[in-house]
Amino acid sequence: MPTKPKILIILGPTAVGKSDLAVELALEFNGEIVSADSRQVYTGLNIGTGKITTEEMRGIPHHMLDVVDPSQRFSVIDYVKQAERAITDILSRNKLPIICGGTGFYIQALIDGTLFPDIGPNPELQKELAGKSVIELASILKKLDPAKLSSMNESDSKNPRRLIRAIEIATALGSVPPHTPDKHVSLYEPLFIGLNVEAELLKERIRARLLKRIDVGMVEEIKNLHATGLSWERMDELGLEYRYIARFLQNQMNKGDIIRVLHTQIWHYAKRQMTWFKKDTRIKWFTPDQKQDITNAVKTFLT
RNA sequence: GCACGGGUGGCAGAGCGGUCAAUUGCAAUGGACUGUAAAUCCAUCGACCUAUGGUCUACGAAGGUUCAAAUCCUUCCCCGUGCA
Repeated sequence: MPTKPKILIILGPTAVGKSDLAVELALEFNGEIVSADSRQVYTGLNIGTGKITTEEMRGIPHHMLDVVDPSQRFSVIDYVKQAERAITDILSRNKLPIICGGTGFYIQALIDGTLFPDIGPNPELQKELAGKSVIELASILKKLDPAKLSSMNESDSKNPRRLIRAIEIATALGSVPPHTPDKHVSLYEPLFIGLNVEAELLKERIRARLLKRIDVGMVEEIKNLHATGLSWERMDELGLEYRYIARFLQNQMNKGDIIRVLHTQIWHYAKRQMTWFKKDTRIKWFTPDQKQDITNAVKTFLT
């Protein structure tokens, strides 16, 4: 049985300093970086997503950045497909793939080889279901696949988006296939390195980074994106800086509120990221000042 | 000084005699997540308890009316606006 290739994963909440660490490790261990960020895949979303600059890359190749136009929809499936291709390519050159990012869902799907039902979005059906209440959606799903509905937890069964997706799959397949973790095909041997700092410090970092982004022209970036055709609606979907600055540019929000609101929204996001990561016991957690410990952990892992 | 309007839980802001520990939004805290994931959604949110119920403390302060007050009356304190 061939051994699985080793792969390094750097994850953690937004603004902890993952990118820097990834570059340093890449330099030290002959690696290349594969981003795992659901917003950095889009071209033109630079300042607002905190995308690494060419200079900051220090010569290390980065993959999964700028792979789609922001007007297009991108999904986990797209991500996994393309990221796998990048990883194969990196491995073929005998380099270490380093996954770096904060989108837990993408990382999990990629590393654990989650199998998704091969059912794409059904725009007509989505349109038809769009205005329906949670109650209505639930009863539609109940007719199609009662088992699925009763297996959904309190939160999902009240979540229109999840309900619609289930209906979408059930409409195509007759029912929604249950999750079968044992069917997952993990292609790699992963080392998960989690980077985090204490809450108050993370809040400070988020604020400082936000102010800096505004300073270097984030509002301009967003203005230009709209000028070149990216709709306000799409920006709203993109979330955080794109959502709230778009609202500001549409005069739905005061300048004075923007920092305050965005700061707490980004903080909420960081917390959501952490509730995702907390569940994964494979992650070894470090603070950014534990560089030496991290290096040692990677060394051990690679030998 | 006079005349109005107002003082409600961390904030904003409903309620205007009983069903009010007090609608709602925000914040806070915890959580969910298998093709939108920076998205979307859920729960808790005065204190204490022998906890699908009970006790206590709460709606600027102090009194009063009432079986019953955040809700009515009186006085006081504070804030906003108008007239002096």
